[in-house]
Amino acid sequence: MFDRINSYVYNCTILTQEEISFFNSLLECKTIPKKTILLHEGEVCNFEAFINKGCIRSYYLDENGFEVTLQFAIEDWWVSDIASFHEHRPSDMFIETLEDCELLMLSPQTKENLLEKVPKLERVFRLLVQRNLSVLQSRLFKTIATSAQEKYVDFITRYPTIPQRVAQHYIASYLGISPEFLSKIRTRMSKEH
Amino acid sequence: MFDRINSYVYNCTILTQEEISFFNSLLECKTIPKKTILLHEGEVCNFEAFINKGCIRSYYLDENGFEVTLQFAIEDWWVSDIASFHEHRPSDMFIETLEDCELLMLSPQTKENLLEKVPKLERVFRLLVQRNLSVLQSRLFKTIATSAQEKYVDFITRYPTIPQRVAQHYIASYLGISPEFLSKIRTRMSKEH
DNA sequence: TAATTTTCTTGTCCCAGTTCAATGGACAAG
DNA sequence: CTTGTCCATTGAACTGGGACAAGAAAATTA
Repeated sequence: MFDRINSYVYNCTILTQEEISFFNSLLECKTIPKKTILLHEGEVCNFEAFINKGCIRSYYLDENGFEVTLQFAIEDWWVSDIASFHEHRPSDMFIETLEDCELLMLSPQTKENLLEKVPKLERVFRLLVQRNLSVLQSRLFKTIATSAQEKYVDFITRYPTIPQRVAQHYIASYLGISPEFLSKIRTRMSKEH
Repeated sequence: MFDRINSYVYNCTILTQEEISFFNSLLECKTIPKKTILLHEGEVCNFEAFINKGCIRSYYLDENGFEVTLQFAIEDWWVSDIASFHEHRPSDMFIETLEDCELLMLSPQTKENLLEKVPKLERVFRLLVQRNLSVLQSRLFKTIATSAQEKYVDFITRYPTIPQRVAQHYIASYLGISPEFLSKIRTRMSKEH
């Protein structure tokens, strides 16, 4: 149950056996069916969820119903709207399961409690946010500076298991292109080889 | 000298007089002429700089020499490559002064020392990264989902003082459009009113 | 002040990517 | 087995924004 998350934490900091047990005891494990919306735009996000099993995406929706996928998350990833979670502000994104999921969840109060008792975990969460930031920076750069095909190749190289798990139009919405055009890119690429 | 930064910190947490003095004593104040590159791609970023006076931009450069401006920063903002700074990794961005600047700078060792002695400042820096993340998320969304004109209007609304201080082609490179097209948008908008 | 460099504008042409169909699978439900 | 729903594909017509070139204006420098 806690193997994945404990080995994740172990990569960032080293805890004693008691600290690990305490940490694990605060996590709430939830099983959630696919196509469930975990967070609606306008709600305050009250969880940080570690994915033990399953696949989730977060996305924005503009006034015309156009979706932009911010992130896909699979096993060993965290999902949350960090700003909403920490500042108790209404979120402007949606978070939705794409597969049946098993999640380990942390509420704001529990997290505060946890960090107070086990300050070494500060580092884990700081690294998490920093990596998020740095991934997002390079993604913004690529979104602006490269062609749709380059972005697609970059995506399947960086996240090779995701395309097998999620519908293609979600990937298009992650790349910022229309589903039709992604389809054209794919046929073009398969002809080239 | 320390008025700006102290009032910045005061918005996030409250320090004692001694803590403030200690904090200030660790900051290295530097005066830097305009058009100076503070960080080159490939270097490890060894500073977090608070801008007391002046204007700075950070940007990426692709293999064809195409620039994407990641951020403009003016008084009361911090500038750094956070990932490079914390993980001592070579950076993939440039940071450059656009005006003569007065900066308060922190090195990685000093920051560590500081956070150890004044843990309350953890909060200040965590909020900084979180806000960065959340601004970047909404920028990515707009980059993908809105037209060049909308992005421009959004930019001048959100950062009304920046256009008066930086060259227009830098703004184009922030918006992810060509300088010529930005110029066309501007003439189009001025004709409309 | 003039000279030089940098930045901004304007016009023309062009292409990557969109929009809007129409078609055909794959799957689930009755 | 059939019907409906959701997706991926394909094609035709269209458009936002890019590339290039040439000139005007502004900012630096001498």
